[in-house]
Amino acid sequence: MGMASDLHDILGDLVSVNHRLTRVAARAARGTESPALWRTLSVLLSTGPIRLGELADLSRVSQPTATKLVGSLVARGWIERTSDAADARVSLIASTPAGEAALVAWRTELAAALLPYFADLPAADVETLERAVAILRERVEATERMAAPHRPAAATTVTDR
Amino acid sequence: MGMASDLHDILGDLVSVNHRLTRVAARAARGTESPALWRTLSVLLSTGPIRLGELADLSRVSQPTATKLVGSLVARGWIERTSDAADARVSLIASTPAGEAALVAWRTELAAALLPYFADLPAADVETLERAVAILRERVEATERMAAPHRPAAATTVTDR
DNA sequence: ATCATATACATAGCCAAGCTATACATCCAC
DNA sequence: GTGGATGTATAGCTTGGCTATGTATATGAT
Repeated sequence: MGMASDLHDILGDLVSVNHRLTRVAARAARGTESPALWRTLSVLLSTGPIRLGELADLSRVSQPTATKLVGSLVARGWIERTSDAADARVSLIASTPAGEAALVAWRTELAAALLPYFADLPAADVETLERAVAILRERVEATERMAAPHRPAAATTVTDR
Repeated sequence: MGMASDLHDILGDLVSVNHRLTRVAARAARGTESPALWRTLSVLLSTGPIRLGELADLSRVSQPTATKLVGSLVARGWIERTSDAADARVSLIASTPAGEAALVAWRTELAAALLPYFADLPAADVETLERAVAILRERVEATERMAAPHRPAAATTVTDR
């Protein structure tokens, strides 16, 4: 089986192939593009309502970039800001049902567009991809936890972490 | 333990985790950023000298975008254009030794920056990632072949990395 | 209580990377 | 040699990213 390249090389290859796959995906899902918005929305969905600074940290973007993205998402009706009674400087940002629906629709469309390229994958390879995605997600989420060390026990919602 | 999500869902998750990983990588390798340039250079390395239109197709970007990227890379001395005697409209674009060195350096730095996040991965997971990268690369390259159907037998084939 | 500092976000202004539309140059068929 | 096809370049726009800085609120020391 695997010929034990070392992890260092594998990570380099991973990033490289990721960039290329990103382009394939971007072109496959023409018109429906704006990865940054989907990423932001996705973070909001997984965290529940949070303040802007936290969102920036979790999304790994600067605070001003987060401000821009939030503006776009609000304009589309995909998220909402509600003022925080306890601190007038901040507002809590949360996805709306419309936002969640839009995200699901995008993911569906994107996957459908990529499907033809992967349609004839052997079952074993499908399973490998599935496990790899799980591994990567776990690591990425670990770094996000590091990035936002002390989340104030945010509002009512679950915040599964 | 294949949970047997279907391929459609796996692809959606893959793209999603890719976007997040891209942000992690971008922030980990601060300063050294310009993924598009590296992607372009990487394509050139794997194909040998090609004309601009082919490069655009293989990189999955528009022709004007390729023009811009090529300009930047030439300015950095990482690629060279040599005029094609047979067709005055085009020039052949090829990476320079400096470009190849820069690419290797970037990949090294990037992988090093990501390494801490993955340092404690079990060997089995490392192998899973390795195989997943191989699978993805194969599929991505298949789409690239589709994107640029009839390439004139391009010189030396250097391994993509 | 007041004032100073720290915090949270917004604004300004820049740049890169992507796009479409279009112009220009060259090739090829006739 | 002219006319349409082809290959790049240019123009002009949008978005997403950044740093630096401004502004409002909170907080802590006195």
